[in-house]
Amino acid sequence: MPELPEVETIRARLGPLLEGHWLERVRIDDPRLTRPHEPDEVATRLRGELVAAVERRGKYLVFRFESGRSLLIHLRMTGAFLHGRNGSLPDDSHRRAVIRLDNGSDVAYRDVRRFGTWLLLESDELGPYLDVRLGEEPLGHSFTPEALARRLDSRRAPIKAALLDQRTVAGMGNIYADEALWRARIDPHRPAGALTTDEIGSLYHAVRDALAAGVERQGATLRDYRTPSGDAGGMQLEFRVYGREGELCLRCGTPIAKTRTAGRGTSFCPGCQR
DNA sequence: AGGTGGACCCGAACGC
DNA sequence: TGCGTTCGGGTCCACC
Repeated sequence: MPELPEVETIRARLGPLLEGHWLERVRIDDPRLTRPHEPDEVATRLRGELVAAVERRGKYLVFRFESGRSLLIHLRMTGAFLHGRNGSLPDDSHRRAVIRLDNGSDVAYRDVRRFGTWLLLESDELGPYLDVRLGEEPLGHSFTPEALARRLDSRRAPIKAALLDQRTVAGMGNIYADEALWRARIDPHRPAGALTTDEIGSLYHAVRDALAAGVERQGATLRDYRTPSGDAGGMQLEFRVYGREGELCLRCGTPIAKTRTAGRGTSFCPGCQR
């Protein structure tokens, strides 16, 4: 699933392909993608926009245009971009949209489960939209142990649930949350507000380390995730707990357990995560 | 107020 | 072999 490292990898790859280019033609085939707006209307408004920058905030991709408008993209579970030169893209029954650039190349969007969203925003709408939904960028300067402590203070939800809340740490998802909690040796079921200052310090580093490792490995490919050139990521080979239930903990040898926490599958080590 | 769980999707994995 | 059922995961939203 695209979480921060996967979205960041896609952003880094799309940037050089899109920046400085005009959107010559845009086709959107799935009304779910732009709901409640008409796909054709959105496609028409996108045509002729000049891409100034491709950015990321949490799990959102942001295509910033010279006009000041932005296309805010969320890939949800299975959204992906694929780049092809001059009509070279093979048929794909899951393709939902295609952007033709001024150099003739295509940037296609595919989404098997159709959860992804494209939202075209005016220049003054983007900041407020993101600010109410997202907390600090975990790999940025504003994310500190103190900032994390503030986000967790007096919360009764399990720390796993709190981490999945995008206002706690922007871009965390189920996989990296489990990985970070394992690295910090914290039981995912602990009430978030009950963590000590030391534990929050450990968690702060664990969150950054887990996400940075994911970015370093170009994301994790479990099934659908691919970079715009079609490559798989490598982070799935580095997971310490996610998907390892029944296997032995790399740190203490206890079999990894799996529970349901906050409605999500949660892998953890009952031996050394306290 | 804050937390929890269902809905939205659909392919894969599983069970009979 | 073939069918039906279950699962999963990000976000929103209704409900407690």
